[in-house]
Amino acid sequence: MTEAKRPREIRTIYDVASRAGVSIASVSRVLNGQGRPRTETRERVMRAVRELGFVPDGAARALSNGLKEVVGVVFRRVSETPFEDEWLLFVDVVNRGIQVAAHERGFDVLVSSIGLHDQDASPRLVAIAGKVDGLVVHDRVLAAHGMPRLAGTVPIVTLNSAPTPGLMNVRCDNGSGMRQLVRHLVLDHGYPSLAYLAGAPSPDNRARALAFEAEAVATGARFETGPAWQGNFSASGGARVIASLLDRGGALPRAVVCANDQTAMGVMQALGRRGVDVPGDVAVTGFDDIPVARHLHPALTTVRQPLQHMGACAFEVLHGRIRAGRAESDVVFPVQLIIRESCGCAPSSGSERQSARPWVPPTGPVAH
Amino acid sequence: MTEAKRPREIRTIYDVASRAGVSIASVSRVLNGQGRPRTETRERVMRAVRELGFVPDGAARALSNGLKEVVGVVFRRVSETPFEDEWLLFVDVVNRGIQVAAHERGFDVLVSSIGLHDQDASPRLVAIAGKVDGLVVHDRVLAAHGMPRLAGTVPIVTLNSAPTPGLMNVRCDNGSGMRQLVRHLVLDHGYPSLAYLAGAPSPDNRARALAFEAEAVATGARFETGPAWQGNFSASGGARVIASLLDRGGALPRAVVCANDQTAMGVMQALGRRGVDVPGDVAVTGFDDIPVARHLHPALTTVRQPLQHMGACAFEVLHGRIRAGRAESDVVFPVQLIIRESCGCAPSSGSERQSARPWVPPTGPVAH
DNA sequence: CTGAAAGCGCTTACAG
DNA sequence: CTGAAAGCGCTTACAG
Repeated sequence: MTEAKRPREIRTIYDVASRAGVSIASVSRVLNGQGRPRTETRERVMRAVRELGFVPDGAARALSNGLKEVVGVVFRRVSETPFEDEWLLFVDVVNRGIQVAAHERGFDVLVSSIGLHDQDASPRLVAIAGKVDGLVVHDRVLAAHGMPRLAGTVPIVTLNSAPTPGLMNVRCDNGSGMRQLVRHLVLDHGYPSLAYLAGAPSPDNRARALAFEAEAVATGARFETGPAWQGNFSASGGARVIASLLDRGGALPRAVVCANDQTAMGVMQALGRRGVDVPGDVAVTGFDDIPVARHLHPALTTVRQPLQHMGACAFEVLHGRIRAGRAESDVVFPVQLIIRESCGCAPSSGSERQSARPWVPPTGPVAH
Repeated sequence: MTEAKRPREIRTIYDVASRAGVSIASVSRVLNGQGRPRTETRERVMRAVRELGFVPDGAARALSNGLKEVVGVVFRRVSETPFEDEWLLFVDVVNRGIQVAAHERGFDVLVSSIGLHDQDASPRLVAIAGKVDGLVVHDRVLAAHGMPRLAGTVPIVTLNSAPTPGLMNVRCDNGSGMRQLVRHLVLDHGYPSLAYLAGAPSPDNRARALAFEAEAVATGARFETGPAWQGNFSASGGARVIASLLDRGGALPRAVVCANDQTAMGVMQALGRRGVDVPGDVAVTGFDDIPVARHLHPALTTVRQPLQHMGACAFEVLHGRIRAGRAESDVVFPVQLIIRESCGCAPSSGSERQSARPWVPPTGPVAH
């Protein structure tokens, strides 16, 4: 019943050519800036293009050029209802970085997510592979051993995966961030006991757990880890750990080091509900510095990853591979300790920016 | 230096066909489930596909089928640094809805954002148009008068735009939400004075502003609007309005009704910094119910839009148009008042879910 | 500078 | 059930 006035018909390069009175080759050259078409030719073509509202078909261009100018980004959803969990933010910020970098090179981004409970992401990945020139695959999409096979089909860059021979990976320096955090809690604040509230099994979690233990040992602090402290990177996971610990009448450590910011959010909420003061009774820290971290009460002390830069870098690495077959293998970004209030430091008077150490432009990622 | 073992070569349907000893037509039929290939044929093809790691080229399929199975989603970035503003969330949740719905129909989603200061989004839209079967265009990407021209080139569904003849649009019932909110503040709480802190010029903002005024008049409350109350949908915009008002020594109304949740976040922070108690001195409300709203202190009273459903609906409308040429024109989703604490209501004891009215499955959007 | 023609990798009538 | 062939809409040597 509702009908656009100008019925949308499929305009092709042939329509443009005949309207302009030239060959399709000339139309193509004008549109792509190849060769040196005469001014008159150019103008006639442009006019016809304008009058017809011609948009070249991307599929045909891709088939002819062998380049789609599209990369895929795949990540795993952490909950099926976005209102339940904002872990999303992490991925979204990274993806924004990918998109901006991609646009600068004329690429677009196909974004696809794998359901929380989808066992095998391969079919989806394969389906997408046909529509793109390359793939950025986030953490926890596919088991590590599934990657090489796929990488034989389409160029792939992984994000926050374990470095694998033959695969390209972009990640942050988890170890350094965690060490700074533990030293701040133990040496600056003098807290005698810590716990690491783990995230879901993943390379990031493993690296953070390892660094936590090593630095706790090095600083001489008592520390707890293990099944009782197993979260899943979500707020509700963190809250659950605290709740069941208190239900069992367990004693809390002086500081809870969370695997990520989302977990810390849940922990702070659970502690608050039980009347435990943060940071007076128990200090809490996160990891990532997602945008909401500064808005929590108390504001969250955490480790900032340059998420947007990491996304942009992942695209650039992929692009290098697509265009030139280049293949760097492992890019590591520096992180920055962001001291706010949840560790026990005093609230800053001015903006949070000034209370934290000034942002130091990354010395540049390190390729191994 | 790093090289995948199996060098990634371009495998085509011809490679599969010759390896399986059949024609390319048979390969295609097996892969697409057309016709009734003999079991043996099917097995030989599948084996060859597996052995070669064959992935059909999407561009070639699209060209042949006249269907890319890709839709584009375009939105405008609100800040260039995601750490500065989380308005992103709004768009991201909607986009998630689009993606999930798209996957169910075998479509993928090309996500693209327009820079904060990009004057004319048309070139980008045109560029994307060639790579997709249709477009979902968020609010504030393109001036309303620019849409029809584009819609002659590619099927388009707009989100939260003003309904335009010949264009398809999906939005929420801003008027109803705002009226419920104002009635709650004036009739339930008895607040005598309100202000509407506006968002950037847009159909959503206009609809909310209009309903605010109308309902304030109807309930007999004093109210303020105008240039002094002009925000921009961002937290910093909301904070700026409050700061300059207080700097001028202006009196605050009893309740500040914000154009969206982000604005409310900024307002609450600015008020807190000046020692104004929310909701004791001034009540604050939002609009949207983005995920973070429940984590604010006090928890934000707001109007929930079914963002994910709206995204899914936008896709479905678009899909209908792509497949069948169907064209509904304007879909309106119901909204739900979410009463938390920032309006002055008592904090709930249990989970927020129970304090708010139970979620009523939408009676279904209304098409006009 | 310009045009005729081949070719990109698929799908699908059309014969057999 | 299967294969040969046309055709989808572009780009780009290759001649002219």
